[in-house]
Amino acid sequence: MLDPMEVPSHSRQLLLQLNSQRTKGFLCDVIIVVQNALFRAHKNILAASSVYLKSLVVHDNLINLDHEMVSPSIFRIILDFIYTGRLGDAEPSSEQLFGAVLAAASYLQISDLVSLCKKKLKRNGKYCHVRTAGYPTFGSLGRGLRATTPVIQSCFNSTPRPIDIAPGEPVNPINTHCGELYASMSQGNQLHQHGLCPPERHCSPLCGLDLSKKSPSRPSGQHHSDGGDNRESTVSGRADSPPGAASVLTNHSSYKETSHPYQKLDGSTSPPAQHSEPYRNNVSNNHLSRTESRDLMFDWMKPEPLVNYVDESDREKDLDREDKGEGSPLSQQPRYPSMESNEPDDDKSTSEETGSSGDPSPSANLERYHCNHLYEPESYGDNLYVCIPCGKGFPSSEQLNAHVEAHNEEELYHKDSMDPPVPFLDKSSQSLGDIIRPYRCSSCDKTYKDPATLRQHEKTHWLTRPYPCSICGKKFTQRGTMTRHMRSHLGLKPFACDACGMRFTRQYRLTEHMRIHSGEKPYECQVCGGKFAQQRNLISHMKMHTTGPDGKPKLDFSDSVYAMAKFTADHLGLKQEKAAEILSQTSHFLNDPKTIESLYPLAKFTAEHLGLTQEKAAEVLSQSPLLGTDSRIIERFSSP
DNA sequence: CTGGGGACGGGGCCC
DNA sequence: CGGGCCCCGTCCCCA
Repeated sequence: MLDPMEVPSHSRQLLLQLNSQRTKGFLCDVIIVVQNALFRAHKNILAASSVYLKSLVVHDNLINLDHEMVSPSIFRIILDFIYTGRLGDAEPSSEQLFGAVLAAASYLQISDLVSLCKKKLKRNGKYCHVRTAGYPTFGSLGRGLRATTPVIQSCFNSTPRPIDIAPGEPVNPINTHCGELYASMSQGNQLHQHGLCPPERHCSPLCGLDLSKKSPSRPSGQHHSDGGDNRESTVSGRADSPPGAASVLTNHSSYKETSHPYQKLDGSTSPPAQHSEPYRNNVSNNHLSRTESRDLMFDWMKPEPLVNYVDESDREKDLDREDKGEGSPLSQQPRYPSMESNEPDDDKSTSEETGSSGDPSPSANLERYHCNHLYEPESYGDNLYVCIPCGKGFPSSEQLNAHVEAHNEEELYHKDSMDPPVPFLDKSSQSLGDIIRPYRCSSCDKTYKDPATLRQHEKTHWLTRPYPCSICGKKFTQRGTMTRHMRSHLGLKPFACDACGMRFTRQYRLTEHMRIHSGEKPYECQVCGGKFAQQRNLISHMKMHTTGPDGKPKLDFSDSVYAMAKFTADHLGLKQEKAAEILSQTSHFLNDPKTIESLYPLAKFTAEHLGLTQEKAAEVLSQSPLLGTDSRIIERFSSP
C-alpha cells in the first residue's frame, strides 16, 4: 500500500496537467488510429493504463487499433477515462454505453475501467441482463458525456443496434461496435436532408474534414446496405456482420480481401459495397459544437514540438511565403489536407491567412505563432537550444544543428529565389522548345513554361523534402502530393462510381475505372493489337513484349520493326511497307508536321522497344540519320 | 506453379 | 491547389 501523498491533490493536479497537454497536443508522442479517427496521446500514460497499449507504444509512434475491437467513439471515451479517471456523466440509459466500453476496456486490458464499467452496470441493475439486452455501439458519445479527446475525424453513426454481448466473456469483436457503421441510416439521412452532410461525403461536417472535391456518387445506394456481399462476413468472421466491417483507413489487406470484381454486378453478386458503405454511414453524431470540434481539430493539427521535421515545417512556411509573396515563416505547420478545403472562412484566421500580415521578423513570427496556438508556450520549457535567427527552441543541440542546417538550405533557396528565373536571353541559341519553355532548371536542364513550375520542379532536387506528412512523417516535394497522401491515411475517397459505388481517392482513377463499365479500351498494343482500358496495363503489357523471362530486354527485331513501322504508318497515314523506309529517312520524317507531332509517342514507343530511355529515343529520332545511334536498328532497316 | 491480364493504390511531377 | 498523367508496385484471377 502506498503511503498517502503529502500533497493529496498531487495526483489529480498531475492528471489535469497531462490531460490539458493532451488536449493541446503538447508533448503527445503517439497517434492512435481507430478506423477513421485519430487520437493523440502520451505513450507513458497509455502504457501506464493499458497492458495492451503498453505493448504497442514501445514499438510505434503510430498505433492502428483494430476497430472491430474498439470503435473510435468508444476509444475516445476510454482515452478520456485514462486521462481523467471519469467515465463522464452518462444518461441513465447509458448502461449500453458502459457495456460497449466494458468490452473495449477488456480488449485493451484496462482493468480499472473494466471494474468501473461492471460497477456501473451492476448499479443500474443491468449487468445481469446485458447478454440479452445487448449493447449499442455508440458511434457517438453518450449524449450526457463530455468528451475532451481531440479527434481529427469522427464519422460515426450512433444509432443503437441490439447486439449480443456478454461482459467478462471473450468479446466478439464485432459486438463492440458493429452497429456503429451499419446501423440505421436514419440519422445520417436526416443530416443529409438538412444539408449538414451531403450523402456522398465521407466525413463529419462537424470536424470540417472534407477532402472530397466531387460528389458523384448516387445517394446511398440501397444495394450497398443490403449486405449482399457475403465476403464481408468472412472477413469479419461473423455471418451477420455487416459489409464494410473491414477498415477503410489503411487496412489495404482487408480492403483487397473484401473487394471483388464488379463485373458480377449484372449477376448475383452485389457490387463492392464495402467501399462505399462505411462512408455512407459516416455521419457524425458528435455532440460537440461545430466550433468546439474545429478547435479540437486544430489542436490535433498542432505540430508536435519535438518531431524531427519541425525545422522543415518552418522551411515549408518560408517556401509558402516565397510562393505567395508574404512573410509568414511560422504561420504554417503541416496540416491536414482537408482543413483548408472545408473550413469556413472565419476559421482561416487559424490557417494560412493568419500569417499574411506583413511582419516577417522572427519575433513577430514567433509571437504570431504563439497567438495561433501552433506552439504551446510551455513547449519552450525544455527547449533550451534556441536558434538565434528564428528564435525557435530545441531540446537538444543535435536538433538545433539540424534546424540550422535547414536555415542554410533556406538561404540557398532564397538566394536563388532572389534572382527569379529569367527566360533565356540568347536568342541566337534558342530553339523552338526554348522559346516555348524558356525556364530551365539549373540542375537538370529541364525546361518549363513558367517560373512557378520551374520552382516547383527545383524542389525535386532538394535533398530535404519540404512537406512532411503529419501522421507518418513521410516527406514530399509538393504540398498537393502530401495532402493526397493524407487522404489515404484518412481513408477518404471522394470520387464514387455511379455505376457500382466503388470509390476512389482521385478523379483520374474514377475516369479510368469508368472505362470498365463502358467497355472502352483506348490503349492498344501496337505489337499484338491487344487493347486495354488502362494505360498502365498497356505499359506493363509492352514490357512483356520487350522483356525476356530473365528480365533482360527482349529485342525482338522483327516485332520491333513491325511495330515501329505500323506505328509510323498509323501516324502518318502511310502504307506500312513505306513506314520502314520513312523511318530511315530523317528528312522526310521531320518535314511533316504530323510526323513531328507523332515524334513523342514514337520516341516513347521506340524507347520501350529498344530499351532506351525516352529522352535518348527522342534524341535518336530527331537526329540525322534517324536511328543512327543504334547500329542494330540501322542494320535492320538497311536490310531488304 | 507460373505467366499474363485486370484492376487498383500510391508517389512523382507537370500544367 | 487541384487536375491530369506517368510510373511503379501490388493483388487477384485465370489459363
